[in-house]
Amino acid sequence: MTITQLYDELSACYGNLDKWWPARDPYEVMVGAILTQNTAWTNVRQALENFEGDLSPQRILDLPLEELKLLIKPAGFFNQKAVYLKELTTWFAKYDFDVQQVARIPLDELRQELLAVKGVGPETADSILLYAFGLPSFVIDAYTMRICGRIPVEIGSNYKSAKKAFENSLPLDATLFNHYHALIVTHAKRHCLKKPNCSGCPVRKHCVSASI
DNA sequence: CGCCAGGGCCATA
DNA sequence: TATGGCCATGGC
Repeated sequence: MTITQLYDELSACYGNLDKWWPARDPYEVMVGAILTQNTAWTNVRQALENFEGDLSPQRILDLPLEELKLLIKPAGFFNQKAVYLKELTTWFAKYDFDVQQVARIPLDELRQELLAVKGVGPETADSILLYAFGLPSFVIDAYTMRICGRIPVEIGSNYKSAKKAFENSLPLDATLFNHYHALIVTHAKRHCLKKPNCSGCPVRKHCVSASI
């Protein structure tokens, strides 16, 4: 199955999932992208709620490290994530916490800058580029690899090859990338992970194996 | 009770 | 460059 065909199947099943990343503003997306690393979103939500609506970049910079750890504790890995949030926010400060300034940087260059921040790996970088800054950088995650392995859709076995496969198969459109990744995660949670043997799965007929 | 979630860092070979 | 150990909480 091709990447385009998979999109059509999932899109037909789940419709439009726009505004799927829950956040009040771009900075909250950035924070959420760090907090959700290998962590369930229910935990992330509890951590975000601890800020009680006051989640400004300046506050994260001003907050003593130990207090920040306490606030994000429900999200797990709080010792490292507190440092990561400081690092990412310090990077953001170079652009006056201004998304418009950031979005003017060439995409490849911007991605390299993000990857240079401690705590920001490929998926986190792409999530920030796409969901915080609205730039067309396709997000690969564990769900993407597993679903494509099952059907199969040929995307290679690592992050770089998978990202390239998606971006070369689709128009370079942030709205499309946003929607596609949302579809993959939604589908994974609703079927590929939850239902044994893919029972009731809309694309079940395409899957070669349910044990991936 | 054990498993694992929308990863990434670091040490090792 | 490619693995493997480690990080930590809450839901189930």
